[in-house]
Order: sequence, then structure tokens, then C-alpha cells
Amino acid sequence: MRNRFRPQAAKTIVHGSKNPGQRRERMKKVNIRELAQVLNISVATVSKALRDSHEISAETKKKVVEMAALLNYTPNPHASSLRKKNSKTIGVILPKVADNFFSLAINGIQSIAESKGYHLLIYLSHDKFINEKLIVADCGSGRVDGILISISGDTETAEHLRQLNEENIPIVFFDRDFDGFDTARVITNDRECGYMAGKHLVEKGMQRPVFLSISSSLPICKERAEGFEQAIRESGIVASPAYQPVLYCEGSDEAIFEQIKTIISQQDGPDAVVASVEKIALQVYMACQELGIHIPAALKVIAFSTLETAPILNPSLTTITQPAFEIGKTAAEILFKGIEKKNFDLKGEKIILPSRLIERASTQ
Amino acid sequence: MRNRFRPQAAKTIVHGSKNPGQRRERMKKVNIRELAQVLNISVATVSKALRDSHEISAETKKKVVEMAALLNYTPNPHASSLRKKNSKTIGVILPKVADNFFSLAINGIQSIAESKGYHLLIYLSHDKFINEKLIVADCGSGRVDGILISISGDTETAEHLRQLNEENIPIVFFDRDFDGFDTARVITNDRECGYMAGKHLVEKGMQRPVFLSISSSLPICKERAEGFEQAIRESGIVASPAYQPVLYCEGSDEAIFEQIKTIISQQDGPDAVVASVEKIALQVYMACQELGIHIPAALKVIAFSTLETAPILNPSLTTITQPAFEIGKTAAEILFKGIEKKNFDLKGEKIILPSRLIERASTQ
DNA sequence: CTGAAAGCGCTAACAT
DNA sequence: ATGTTAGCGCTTTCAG
Repeated sequence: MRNRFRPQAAKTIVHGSKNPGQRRERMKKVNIRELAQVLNISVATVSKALRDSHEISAETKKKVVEMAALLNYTPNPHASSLRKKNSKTIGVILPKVADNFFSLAINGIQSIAESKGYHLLIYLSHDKFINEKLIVADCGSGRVDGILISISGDTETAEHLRQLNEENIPIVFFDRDFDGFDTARVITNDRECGYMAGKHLVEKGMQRPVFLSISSSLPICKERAEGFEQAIRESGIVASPAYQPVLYCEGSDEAIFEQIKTIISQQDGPDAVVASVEKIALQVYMACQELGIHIPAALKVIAFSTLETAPILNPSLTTITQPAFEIGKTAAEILFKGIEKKNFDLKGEKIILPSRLIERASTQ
Repeated sequence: MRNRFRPQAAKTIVHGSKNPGQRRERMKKVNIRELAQVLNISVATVSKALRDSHEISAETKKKVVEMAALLNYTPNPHASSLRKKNSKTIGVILPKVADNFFSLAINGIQSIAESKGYHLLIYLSHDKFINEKLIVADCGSGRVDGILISISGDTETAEHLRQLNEENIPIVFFDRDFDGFDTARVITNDRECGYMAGKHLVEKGMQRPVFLSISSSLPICKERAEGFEQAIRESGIVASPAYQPVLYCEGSDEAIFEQIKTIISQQDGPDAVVASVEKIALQVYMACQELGIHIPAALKVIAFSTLETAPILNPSLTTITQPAFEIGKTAAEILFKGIEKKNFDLKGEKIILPSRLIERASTQ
């Protein structure tokens, strides 16, 4: 293992150095008592002065703040959290971070959190309920003041969330919500967009357009698929008996890739596909490249995606683009309402930020 | 504002509901004392039992664990952190999250953190030193047990990091390091790759290849640029007086885009460019598309990038691809050595994980 | 306006 | 093997 690396600087040898025993003992960080001692005032006064309490004289405040800066004092967040019963932290639970949508959403969330002086604890469920459950449990007991979650693909119960609700920790869904749990959700108009995608392909004269879904339980996929199916039904396409408007690709990335190749290369296969998520779109492109299937001549492609590179793909990709940043931002804003206003009720809040279809060469 | 939204479910009204005063008071989470009380044993025993201490009988342990599960007890992390003086949390400071490199790096970091039972606090500096400084200060006083940082583009001092070092919080650089601060760093072979890029273009017969840098101070850019220049020098290209092998694009995204357009469209402009970072590559493609410059016929392009879509771009993009996941993973592994082994010295640790040049159509 | 003191929930040293 | 107790560093009544 080690020989993969090429250390370029010799490792400094410190064992047996001059000052044994003082290395690595976490250096005594100055605490509020010491700060008070130096100033010859009480800790209570210091504490209040630092929090800019009105019951402290301007003069004292100044002295305290200056000395704090001088001694590089910063309050211990754990002590403070323990006492105040809040953490100034929110938990963000995502299926993955490698999807551009989630990167953008994190930016939106971060922009709000930063302005509120909150910290962001990020968790990845890797799209597995089993992980999500552990993570949610970890967020309990005051570790976070609120949770923003995009549910995993195979979550089928909300018991874990209910648990947290017991503790009165506000939860907001963003993008991927869960029907069986009533709390605020910030999502996009998935059904409508599925319909738009279907309509767009029908208008292009497609006869066997197929929606490639990754989950039959995930609301975003279900909604998109249903909207799509409705468009197909309304179109009056005379279906051959073998034609299925919605197909499922499940399993590992490799498995999905194989399924896609099978689907698009078969006799009487689709003449157009809708990728339900970004990953599927890339795999369709890769598959077409590998199999020599021409987009859009032999296969038209639309993808639900926020891919920045959509306009410069070969060919450029028609997308239904979610307002990812805004979704993250809005979800965070609502969460903070729930955190700050003790009597703000998140139940029933449902905000829908619309996505847009951007036509490019892949459906020309 | 509100009318952009379409609430689909009526908002449940709870004001003045049956049980006033108990709503939204954070419900009394059961704590260790209550758990002990219920079991008729001491808190010390409960604490030890839950931590699987050897000085507790198997029988007692079982009882405790079962009751804890039943009452849904989870220890308060702040109390525990305060007492134990650790947080089981590491801070990750990134310039941004929208670059694919950092998404992948986070995955690598997360994979290690998860296996160690650590939490991940993520901070975005937006590539500004002023933010970075605040963030680093925030990480002090025990909020995190260690820091993974990819330095911002305009950081020119390490005072803020030194401050943390006083507290003996281990710090590991990944990808973007800072020369003036001695700690572990996990980077890639930037100079060598710059050289490879230059060599590759020279071999293709290019006469005026240009390296597009985004910073003259950021080590990764400097190294890449220097390697590139060396390749050009060695190539024996007879430079016209106007030819500059390294050009800088700085400012906002829009400003950079304009600069790029100017550079590639000018008389005797470059016949090839190397994009120092992912963002520049996309902008070069966009610019070429807009200006009708053909890649690779009129302009060859190489990019330092981990873009997944590189193979399906138009044309497919020759990249120098960093092992982003491994860099994150390795950095986290080293950090944990620093956290766990009190006498492990991070100074002088320097691990270089090589990138690879992958030739595609943009330099054909 | 300032200070003394209680205690948030937990862990660990020190009994028993 | 189990229990008692003293804090970790801070905030917050409550008194002065």
C-alpha cells in the first residue's frame, strides 16, 4: 500500500524531542473562569458581557470583549449547547452528494445556515434506509436543532422520523419526500414535468417513448412516471402489446447500465427515453455511445437533471431542470421558521418550486 | 412571494388545541438518571453498561441495553463531549461544493468518518480567505476533533490555522494546500501533470498552447502552470514575442467567461488551451460554442477535471483526472491517525496520489 | 449593574 | 460488580 505514495519531504522526527510530555496534551484553552479571573470580575458578568446583555455597562463590555480577543477566548460550544439546549446546528441528510442536484441544494442550504450562524452536519444515506435510520437516530438528543432530509430510495416507513418528532425536532423534506409523514416539504412539480416530458416526445412523433424509473416507491419517481404515462395515454398512441411506457432500472450502477443497454438495443425498443434522474441520463449516453445508437436520430433523450454540462454534451441534452439551489434554500428557510418560532407548525406546509423543460439537440 | 407556491394540503391549525403548553416544549427526552431510576441502579452503572465496560456483569448490561432501547434513550452528545473533551466530529472546509472534485472528495472523507463513527461538519469558504478565517475560528474550542481543509484561492497567511494548532487540533490539507504551514497534506502530482499536459499538446504539433490559470498564488495552479511551462520550454517552440504560455482568468464567473472569449478569439490566439480547473473547461466549451470555434480543429483543449461527463461531451474532453475520492479518503485516514494517536506527528507528512491523463477527442 | 450558585447530562475517579 | 460524587464550561435565576 505505502509504495503507491511518494513522500517528498522527509518526515520530521520528533520522538524524544526536547519537550517531552507537553506535546499533544490539548493545550489549555482559556475558559470563561480564567478570563473572568484576569479581569477581576465574575464569570456571570463575563458571560453576559459577551452576549451583549443590556444589564452590563458599556465600559465593562468593552474590557471583556477586548480581553477575550487578546486571550483568544471562544466559548466552548458543547458547554453552551448543554446548558441552552440547542446546538446551533442543523442536520442535512442526503442520499448522495455526487449528484449535481444535491451539490446545488447544499449551496442553497448553506447560504441560509451561514446567515443564521448555524452549522451544517452532513450525512449520506447512500440511498439506503438502513443507513438513514441510523443517521436519524444519531441526530436525536439535541445534536441538531432541525433536520433537512431527502429521503432514501428504499425508505418505506417513517418510524425513525416519528421518533425524532417526539423530541420535537423540526423536520423538513426537500426534493424527495415521504408521503406517510406529515411535515413541511419543498419539492418540485414532478407530475407536471413528467407530463411535459411525455407531451414533448409525443409532439415529436415518437411512438414508443419510455420512462426509465429507478424506484417504484420514491415519490419523485412515481410522480414523474405518472405524469408521463398520462401524457402517453392522452396522446392516443396505439400501443403494441409489448409496449410498456414505464420501465424500472434497479440495482447497482453496473446492473442499471446493463439493463439500459438491453432496453435500448432490443427489437422494437423505445424510440425515446426519459431519464428519471441524472445518473440514468449519463448511462443512456454512455450506452448509446457504446452501442452506436445515434441520439436523436435513433433515440431521443430527455433527462431530469441539473447537469451544468447539458448544453455541451454530444448531442446537447434536453433537460427538465429543477431549481436545486432554491429548493435547498427554501427548505432551510422553512426549517428555521420551525426552529425559531416555537408555535410555527410545519404540518401541511408544502411548497412547490417549478422546474423547466429546456429543449436541446437530444430531442430535435 | 407566497403566490408562487401552491399549498396542496390545508395547513393544520393547532393554535388553541386541546393540550396547550405542551406543544413545542422540547419533549422531556429521557436522560441517564431517569433510565437508572427505572432500572433501580446507579447512573454510573448505566453509563458503563452502555459503553460495554468490562466491569459490568453481562446480565446488568443486557437489562440496561434493553431498557435503553425501550425508552428510546440516547446519550446527550453535548454532555458527553463536554465531559470527554472530544466531539466525535471533524470539520471539512471547502472552497465550494459544486465542483465535482469536492463532491467526490466528500464521499471519500465520509466513507472513513462513517466507519469511525464520526460526524462531518461541512463549511464552504466560497474561495474567500475572509470566510475561511471565520470558519476556522468557529472550529476551535473543541467543536471539532480535527480539520480537513482545501485552502481558499486567496489565502495568503496561515495565522488562523496556527491559532487552531495552539489548541492542538490536527489539520490536514487536501488538494489545495498552503506552503507556509507545516502539517500533513494529501495532494496530487500537479507539476508533473502540468508537464504532461504541455507535452501532450506539443506532441500534437501545437505552436501556441496556453495554460489558463485562475490564481497565481494557489499552489495547485502554480504547480500545474510551472510544469506546463517547463514542457513548453523544453519543446523548443519558437515563441512569437506576443506569446505568453500562462494566462490568468480572474474575477467573477462572468468576468472569467469574457476573458476566455477574448483570449481564444484574438488574432494569433492560442491553438490549444489547458484548463487549470473544471470550471474553466466548461467555460471554454461554452465560449467555443458561442464563437463557433471548432474543437479540436481550431482549438485543442485539455482540462484538469473529474467531470463524469467528459467522455460524452461534444467533443469528448481530454482530461487530467485527479483521484478525488482517494484524496479525500486518504486525507481523512491521516487525520484520524493524528486524532487517535496522540504522538503521531502530522508535520512533514506529504502524500501524493497521481492523476492520469485520459486522451479523448478534444486533443485528437 | 454585578456576583454567587445551581445545574444542563454525562463520565471517571474513587469508594464500597 | 456496583455506587457516590466531583466536575467538564457554560448560562441563568436570584440576591445584592
